[in-house]
Amino acid sequence: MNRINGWIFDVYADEQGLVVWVIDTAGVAHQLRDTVAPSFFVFGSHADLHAVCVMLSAAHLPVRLRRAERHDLFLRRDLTLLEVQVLRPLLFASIFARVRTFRPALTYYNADLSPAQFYYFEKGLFPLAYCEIQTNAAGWINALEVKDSCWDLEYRLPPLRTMSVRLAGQAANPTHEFRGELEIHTEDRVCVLDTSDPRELLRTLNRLLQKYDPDLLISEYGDSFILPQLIQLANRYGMHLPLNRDPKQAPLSRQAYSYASYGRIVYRSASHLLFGRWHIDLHNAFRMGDYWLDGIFELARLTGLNVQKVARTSTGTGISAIEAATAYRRKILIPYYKREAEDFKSAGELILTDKGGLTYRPIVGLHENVAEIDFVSMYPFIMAKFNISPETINCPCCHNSVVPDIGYSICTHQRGLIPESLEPLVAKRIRYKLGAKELAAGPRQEIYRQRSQAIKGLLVTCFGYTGYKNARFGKIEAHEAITAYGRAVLIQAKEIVEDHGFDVLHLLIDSLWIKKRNSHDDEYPPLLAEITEKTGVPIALEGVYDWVAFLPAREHEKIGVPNRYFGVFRNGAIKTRGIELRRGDTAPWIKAVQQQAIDVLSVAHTRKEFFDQVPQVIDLIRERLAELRAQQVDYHDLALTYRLTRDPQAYRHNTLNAVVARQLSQRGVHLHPGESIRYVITDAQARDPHARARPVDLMDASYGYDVEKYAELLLRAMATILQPAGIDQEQIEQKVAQTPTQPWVWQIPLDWFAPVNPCKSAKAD
DNA sequence: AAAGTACGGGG
DNA sequence: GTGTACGTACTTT
Repeated sequence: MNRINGWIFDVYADEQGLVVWVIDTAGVAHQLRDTVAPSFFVFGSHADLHAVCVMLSAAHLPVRLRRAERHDLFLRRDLTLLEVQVLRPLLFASIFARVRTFRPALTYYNADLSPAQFYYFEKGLFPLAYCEIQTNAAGWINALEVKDSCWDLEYRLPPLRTMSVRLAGQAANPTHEFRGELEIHTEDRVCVLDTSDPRELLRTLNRLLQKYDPDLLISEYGDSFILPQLIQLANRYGMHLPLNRDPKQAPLSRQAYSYASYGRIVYRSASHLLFGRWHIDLHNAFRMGDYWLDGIFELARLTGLNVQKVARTSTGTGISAIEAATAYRRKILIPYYKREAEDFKSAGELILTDKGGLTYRPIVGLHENVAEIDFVSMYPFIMAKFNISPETINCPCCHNSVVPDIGYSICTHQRGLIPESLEPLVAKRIRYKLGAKELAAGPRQEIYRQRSQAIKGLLVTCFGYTGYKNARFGKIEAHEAITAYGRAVLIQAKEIVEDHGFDVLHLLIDSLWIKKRNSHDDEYPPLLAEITEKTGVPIALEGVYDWVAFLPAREHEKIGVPNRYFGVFRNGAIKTRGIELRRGDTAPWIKAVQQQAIDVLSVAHTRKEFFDQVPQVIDLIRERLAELRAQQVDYHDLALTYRLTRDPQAYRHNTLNAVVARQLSQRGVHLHPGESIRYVITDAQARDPHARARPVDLMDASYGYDVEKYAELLLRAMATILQPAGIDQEQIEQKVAQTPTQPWVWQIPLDWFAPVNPCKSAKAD
């Protein structure tokens, strides 16, 4: 008998049951065995269920069939169903598929969970859990004790050996390129392998894998390019390539696909998962809040999804898995797919309920001494506090019409599935945030930040998921109730701050920007405490701005645009939203100059000082434009990045994007919706559309860039920044043309607090 | 003028 | 395997 103390590394099904990889405290990987017999459930007429039983028995499949009683959340009652227990976990998906093909119209439950998930549920386990394990001589697990909790802030992780693989000397997507050298990093050295000699390449790689036996293979474009290339080469030359640690398995590849998410198309390249070893592609990892391994490990522990999977899927899948785990624990049926229609609503109700988050247009202009106050995790907090869940909204037992505006009722008898899943997550995130504040800046704090970001991703999608028609536990009425509470809470906060004499300059879903003449920073803590107390939802001070500029719409200088502003806090920190430098489609050089301009303005503490800085910004623009005109700017810094929303041939207009996408297509680069392109504008006015822009990957320094086009883009970005000073693009151009900037009088905008008859102009030196 | 196309958020 | 909705900015036709 063997004892192993270590961390659960990977779990998957194979012919003999389950493979459980454990890494012990010395860093040694153990391939252990166990098994699980998961069940799915079928609901339907007696005759249909009988037919399913007959079919399964006749096929001699390894199943155990029985009658079971389980609760359906949406029907709100216990059902009598057929339980199909699959004795060999590897066959779970195929046996389910067979039944579903046989009787597609029946209702299925617990059918789309993986064997690993069932195993984790049954054993109270999760990925990377620390355990004490006893096995027999053949590696079968006899006893397993979990010595870890996924709710702990402090936990140890296994010592991991890491190897990374990338193509030498380039950051661009290699499907846009056609050759390269392979760079392999291990802990103590870097190998550069020439791809022109595939046999030697494979031999060396083979040796490195054997010698270092990495737990984690980190790649750049390994999913889309490097791993498929290597596997293809190994097949062509009939050579062995031990990418997997489990010698019986071939790497699991998954087709590339495009899907819509966050209102845009995302391209997921093919993925290559390994067995007994993790492969994570830096460029194919889903990282909502810019976290990396520490965030991914936290997600794996919390969601119960394996590391390689959680690294690649959206947080929606993660929150869905957490909800499924809660349901499993409570013996609630987990719907196979969502088929709930919205409850009937009259037209009038639709208008009321469909409003979403509350937004006011900001009061345009440059404002001094503005406080920004934000509700903390507003929607998740509302869901947890007010017990909002698909089964608690308009439940049959309660008629309290408590939801503001829309009058839905919420169950007071039973804790909802979503609140129950959410509450510990909200609490853990707060503990991480508080913990990070107490820690000194350093690696530990960075780990806390990443984990907190990862949980934030779960919380944000949890709200969105309630309104998503295909979510397992989604229900649009729950979504509406959340936003209705959100609006009520925000309005309440607005009234409270106004009672204290503040003006609300801007208001956006869970944030308010407020100011009062001669307000003092000491006023905010009691104000926040009062709002928190009266609304029941915690609110915090994001900061007090020395100045903040709310920008108008381009077409109407008096009409503000939500979430388009820039400002400087008391501590000197700059915050910008919606302006060019925040956008992914702005050239890096334009972003950099806009940032420099804001840096120049950020030394100002008042409106007056802001205006005083304007001539310096003009000087900056003049210098940068001179560099541009002298063709001194590196073309990489002028590259525009765009995400394609359709196939290159499907574009109807000759936009630069379409032109570039087709150029790449002609060069054999197959682009899909959701993939990005990068290009430089070479001659925007050219007759021949193809001469207008050039993909960065097909560019070199011999191609010039379109000076006037980039000058125009720069001036536009600068006009955004100087608009609050009352200066438009034309004035900027005029001033830039004069050297040096001469004393200058222009009409500055009125102060929000200014008397009716203000002085009309100011002089800046 | 109308239609087509893309971005935002988080830090 | 997959969060929605929508306002804004800009280009092409």
